[in-house]
Parts: sequence; structure tokens; C-alpha cells
Amino acid sequence: MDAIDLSLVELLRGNARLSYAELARQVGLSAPAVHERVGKLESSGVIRAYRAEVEPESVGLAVTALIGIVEDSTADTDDVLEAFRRMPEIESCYFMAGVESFLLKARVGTIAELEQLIVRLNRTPGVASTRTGIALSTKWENRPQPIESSAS
Amino acid sequence: MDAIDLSLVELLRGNARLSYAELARQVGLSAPAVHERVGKLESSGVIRAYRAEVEPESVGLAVTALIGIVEDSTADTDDVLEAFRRMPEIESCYFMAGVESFLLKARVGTIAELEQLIVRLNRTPGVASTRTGIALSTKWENRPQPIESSAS
DNA sequence: CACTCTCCGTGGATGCGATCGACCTGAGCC
DNA sequence: GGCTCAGGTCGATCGCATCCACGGAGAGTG
Repeated sequence: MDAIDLSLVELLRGNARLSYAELARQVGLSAPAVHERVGKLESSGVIRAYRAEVEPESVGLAVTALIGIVEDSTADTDDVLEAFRRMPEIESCYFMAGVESFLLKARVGTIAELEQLIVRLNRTPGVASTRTGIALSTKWENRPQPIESSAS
Repeated sequence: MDAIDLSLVELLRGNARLSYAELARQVGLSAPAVHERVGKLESSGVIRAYRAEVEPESVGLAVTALIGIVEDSTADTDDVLEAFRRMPEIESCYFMAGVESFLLKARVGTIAELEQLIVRLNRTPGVASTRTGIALSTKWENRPQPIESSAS
């Protein structure tokens, strides 16, 4: 991870569909050199995936909710996680410090579907309680932040 | 937005670097047809961006926090938003129902930087109080969910 | 110092993909 | 029927991705 790798990561965070030739121009190397560097960034796990960012409403996901989860005393955290993993509505899952062990971000089409999701969450073994907040609007999400030069 | 558009969106959510030729093979159209459809999806705002998803630690962002914001009675929500927008650490910003008007997801390098961010947030005009939860680990994030056939 | 090994690059060649323009076809409408 | 338009296909051209052979800088070693 030198300065050029950081530039490549930053460029691809801004636009994942840039061609290798274009990346090469931006960082001042040849296209094959860039190709190899990006390949290494991918296989070393620095770059995890390339994703199109989609307006959720236009694919029928109008409701966004953030849900805190309190585990009960019998909970096996791995089992709880596995149960969450099987619920496709849960887009993100953070393991938190504090009373609420997890914070989930879920997207569903309707409030009725959200209700069903919450019921399922509360029925999940190991879950003591849930606390749901509804997002009225998403001002922005996953905004890439400029990278400073300090990494492994 | 017909079924083919939905397939294209889903394919690109899974891998934003697929070539038009490959997309064309997957959906059973010619490459120019796919090119035109994707272009329309982009300009109509369904596809907002293409982003590389990066392991945060490897770009020096080891600390993730979720911060609830309570506005005070004098707050102008637009001004508060604008102030948040100028803080690059804030990756996502949701406007919420409930006592806490906003929920922010922030990423910083160190706990000390998080402390500074929280101080800045509390000093922001219109902000009455903040409540911060620290993510010990991110189990997953922005997982694309399979699309059902029902959209505009 | 000179040798060598390795890493990381460059340049050239080649086949595939992006992209443009010409043309085709079916639906809706007068 | 005949027009028009949206949305395809096909073919051609050019740029890009990708493979390969080669070269130079720096570290370790006699």
C-alpha cells in the first residue's frame, strides 16, 4: 500500500467503472502496471467488491429502518448472527458496544413488511428485545471520504 | 423499468465492473441494447454511482461510530444538515422519526479523532445533544438484497 | 565493488469489448 | 393501410484489456 495504491483505491471508490487505461493516466503508470496493482488490491482484500449504488425506491425498497438488538442471557452470539444473515432485508449489521449488542440497517418495501421483520427478529432465539427507528429520508449514504496518506 | 432493467440493476449491484458484453449475455440482448438501457438507468437516477467497496482498516479508518443527534428548539434543520455535510467523517446521514432527528454513521482513524468529531458535533448550532455508539466490528455492510419484480 | 536476485515497471502485439450508424420490426394511432 | 416512434439487431471501427518478453533499480552477499 503505497501512495499510488491509495490513489487507485480512491479513484475506484469514486467511480468503480473507470477503465485501467484511464486509471493509468490518472496515476501516471502504464495500463498493465495498474492492472496488476488493482488485481493485488482485490486479492489482498483491500478492495472487497464493486457495486452499483441504486436508488432504493426504484427497486421497491421504500422503507429504511435502524434496529437495535438486545440479547438475552442465553444468547449465542454466533447463532444470532447466523439468523440475521439469513434475513435478506438486513443490509448492514454492526456488533456494538453497549446494551444493544447489534445495530441493523434494514430496507423493506412497506411498513407491513417492516412489522413482519420486527416480529421475526423478536422471535429469534437469543434476542431479548428490539428497538426500531424509522428513517424518514436518507440524506446520503456511503459517501467516500478523502484518504489521508497513512496506512499499512 | 421492466424485468430486464431489474436484472441489469441486480447484476450491477453484485458486480459493477461487468462488461456490457457480459451483461448482454446474461440478459439475452445485444451489447448496444444493454448499453442504452444502462445509460438510461444512470441518467434517470436509478443507478446513482459505481463504487469500489474497500476494507476500511486498510485505508486508515479503524473506528466506526453511530451517532444520534437531538436538535434544539432553535435548530434550522437545513443548516444543521449543511454543517454535517461539511464533515467528511460522516459517511451516512439519515433523517429519523423520533427524538433524535438524525442518525449518523461516521468513520475515523482513532478514538481521539472520534472524540474531536463528537465535540464538533455538540458545538454545531442547532444540536442539543449527541449519543454515540461504537461499532466493535462490522459484520457486513450494504449487502445487496435480491430484487422482487415490483417497481415503477 | 561487482554479481545476482527480485520486484516492479515498460512496450508491443493481439483479440475482445465499447460504441456508432444504418437498418428492421411491431405497437399505437390517424 | 400508412406514419411514427421506441427499442431492437447487425456490422464496422477504434480503443482497451491482457499477455509476454524485456529492462532497470535496490538489497543482500562474496
